[in-house]
Amino acid sequence: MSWGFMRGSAWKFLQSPQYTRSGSRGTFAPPNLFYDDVQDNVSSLDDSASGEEDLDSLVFFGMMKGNVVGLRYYAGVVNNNEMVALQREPSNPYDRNAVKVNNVNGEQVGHIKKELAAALAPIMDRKLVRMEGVVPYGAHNVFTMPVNLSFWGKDDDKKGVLDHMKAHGYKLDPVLKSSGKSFPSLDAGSGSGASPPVQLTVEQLKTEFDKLFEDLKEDDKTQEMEPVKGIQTVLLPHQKQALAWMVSRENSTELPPFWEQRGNLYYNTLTNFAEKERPESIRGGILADDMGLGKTLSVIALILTNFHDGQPLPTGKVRSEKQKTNSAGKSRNTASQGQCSETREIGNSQEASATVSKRQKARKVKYDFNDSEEEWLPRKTKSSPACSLVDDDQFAMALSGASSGKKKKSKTKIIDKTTDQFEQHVQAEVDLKIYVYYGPERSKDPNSLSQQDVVLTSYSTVTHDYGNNSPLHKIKWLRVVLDEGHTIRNPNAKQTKAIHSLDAVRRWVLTGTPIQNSLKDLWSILSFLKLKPFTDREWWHRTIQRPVTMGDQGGLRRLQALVKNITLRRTKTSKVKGKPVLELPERKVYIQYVQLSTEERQIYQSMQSEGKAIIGRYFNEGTVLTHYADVLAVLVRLRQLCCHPHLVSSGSSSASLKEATPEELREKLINKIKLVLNSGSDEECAICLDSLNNPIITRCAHVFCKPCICQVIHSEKPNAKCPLCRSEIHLEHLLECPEEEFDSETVHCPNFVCRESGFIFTRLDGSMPQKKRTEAIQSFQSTADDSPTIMLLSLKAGGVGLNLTAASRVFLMDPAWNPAAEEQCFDRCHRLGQTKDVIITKYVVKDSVEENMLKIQSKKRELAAGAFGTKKPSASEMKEARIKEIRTLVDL
DNA sequence: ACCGCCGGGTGCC
DNA sequence: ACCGCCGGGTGCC
Repeated sequence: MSWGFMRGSAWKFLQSPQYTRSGSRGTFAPPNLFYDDVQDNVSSLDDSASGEEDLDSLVFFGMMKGNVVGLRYYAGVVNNNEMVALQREPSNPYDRNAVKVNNVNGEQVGHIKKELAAALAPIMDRKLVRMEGVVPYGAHNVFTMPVNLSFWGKDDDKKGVLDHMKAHGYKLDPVLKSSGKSFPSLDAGSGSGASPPVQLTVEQLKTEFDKLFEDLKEDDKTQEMEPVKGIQTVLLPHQKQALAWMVSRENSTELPPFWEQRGNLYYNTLTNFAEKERPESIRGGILADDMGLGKTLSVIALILTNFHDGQPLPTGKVRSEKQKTNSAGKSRNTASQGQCSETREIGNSQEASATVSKRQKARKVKYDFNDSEEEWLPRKTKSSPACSLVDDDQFAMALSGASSGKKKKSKTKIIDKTTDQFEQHVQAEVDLKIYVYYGPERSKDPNSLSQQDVVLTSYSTVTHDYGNNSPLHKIKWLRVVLDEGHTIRNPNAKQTKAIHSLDAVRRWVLTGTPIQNSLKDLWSILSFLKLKPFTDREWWHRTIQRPVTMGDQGGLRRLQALVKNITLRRTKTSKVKGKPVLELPERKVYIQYVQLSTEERQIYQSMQSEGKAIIGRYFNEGTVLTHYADVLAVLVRLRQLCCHPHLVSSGSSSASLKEATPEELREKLINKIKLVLNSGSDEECAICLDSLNNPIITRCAHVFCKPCICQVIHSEKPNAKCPLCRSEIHLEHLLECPEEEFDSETVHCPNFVCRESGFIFTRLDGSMPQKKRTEAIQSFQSTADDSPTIMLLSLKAGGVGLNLTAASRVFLMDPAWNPAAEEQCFDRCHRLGQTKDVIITKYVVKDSVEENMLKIQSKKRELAAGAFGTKKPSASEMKEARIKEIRTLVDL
């Protein structure tokens, strides 16, 4: 049944003003079944996810005492010192100023007394104030109870709000009476008593943040567990730990963090909320291991080992002698870590009894089911559970703006990558039923889907289907795993809802970067995990986020306790039993300075002084940013010069182009675009600053993304000019590179010493279709004799998952703006499966824009290290930083 | 609510 | 009495 859907709609119904209107005095009795069901859904995600004001920047206005009235008419109860939420109810038929008071579960407790409500309504409606309440005593009164109200808002609005309240005869007390600090013993189980109200400095806070995920004492997470035999890859110790931890979490019956039993009630120690029903255990969490530590493998092991009810997936006959090693696939290297020698049988005792006689050949089940497949059914449990691995769309995002056909291919590719992992790690004899729920042909039949063991899909598919009779939202999943879960940290409301409303008890988030920008990232994840009461952003904010950002040590301790409870994270440098998680070979980065030849230097100098003059003029006029495209053009040309003078079209060459016949011109331009595309450097489009997407060349011989330049022409018409050289451009003069012309295999690469020297090489860049990319990677990683020994790789090509361990030497021909992009690129070969020391050489042209880029890189590194916890830079600060960067780059 | 408030009943001492 | 006082009805917004 469509349980998830009904939950959602039931909530909407309760929220609607009509309901309240019909529920006149004494008759307000929501159907208990639904009401209970919506309890953990009270986080009206619509409100919280869709552009709500920035809660971080709120300041304290003051406090006052108010009264909650009408208690008799509502079912919501509170305890003394319990937090309550205030919510405007403009549609109340008796008073359009009405302000509802709800308990932590979202159940209405009463209303704010009307005189005060009349004062609050206008400022609440105009979002000048955010109201929070705590009932200090009298929680069990019959008719009315007191409430301590605190007022929060933007600093700019403070005076207005105070004046407004004064005009209504209410004076706010400016002293914050530590409702946020006086939590009793909070860290569930730590018993260390109340924390002294010690304020942390911004610096201390930052340090604590940095350590938050790195410094988890993993004493309780060192237990190892062997996966079932069906996993043919030998797990590394840290993966066995992950497995043990995840299994124990899934089978846990512990109370969730910050909940404790008191008598026959369950108390939340953060909000002082209590209820009879035991809050659901958190049967999942965050696997936040660093990239490359094998999160997906750990989860696959989990799925098979702890499939359902603490039992492994019933498997067919499995082999045990021949083991794959834990190298990352078809690497030409033999596996590292000396695991090849480990041939002892793995598996656990439970597994044997769970073996099932039926063997199935088919590993991937297609869209329709036939009678013979009905035979598989008896194996399934009653609830017909399945597992969904929601994959990310990063590839698609990297290609945004590409034709839809291209996009689709790449997304499927991402899912295929996960499918590949299953194939790689799970024995072929295991009749694991995997279904890829993706594309127009996907089965909309929940029954056939729920007969799968694993369903793979993408975030966008989940979102697209949501509310559209989606089978994904009808199935009660065995577990839902969000791969690269951080990609939904800043989602739109629909995506959040669609993903959060997937129905599963076991809920996992895989991410290498659990917190990237702020604590909000974490909230999004916690909300997905359905950790009460954090599904509602208000409670997260009041109990954790605000105390922490205000420097409250108790808040930080709670945060630490929480993270420790639900997260497992190891970095590449973490140690297991005194040994590093990954004993990767060394990685050395060298910078090789390059001198330009006299001739090149001459060209460079003239172009540099020309560029400096232009940019210098913009500086004087204060119009650097309005001419940003021109500035970038200068920089791009300087960078191109550092690579090779051929890359730059000088003014003279475009002059000569003019004299050519149209046919000659066309040929020259095609040659030129081929040169750019095949140069091996990651050519950027000067408009979007990203890799070239659907590249075209202008008559003035500049290459841009087609959509980018078309937009420029459109917006500047009828006199559009080339963003790089300001010569006239016309839509009908744009030339595309003929498809067959950038067939990579036979490309002549003018930049490298490689073809002439007889090297076999391949290439990978953003302009290549997905199929070519896969071929390139496969041929490169292959151990065959004629396999290429060199890959020309563009900095931005491919996803983070790309495995190029066949390479142990990296030559970076031109530096990237963003050091993280370089690092990521290096990590593609310096990862699990690499056996040799990796030597990286960054070529940097002496006395050039490239050298200055290094300076910017180190600044960016510092910034990235300190970005967390501090406020995000404002637009003007960003501009300021940009301008500074430009100054550094051109030595002005 | 063991209150406040409302409005009808009532009206010397 | 266009008041005061009494006591019953009543009760969020």
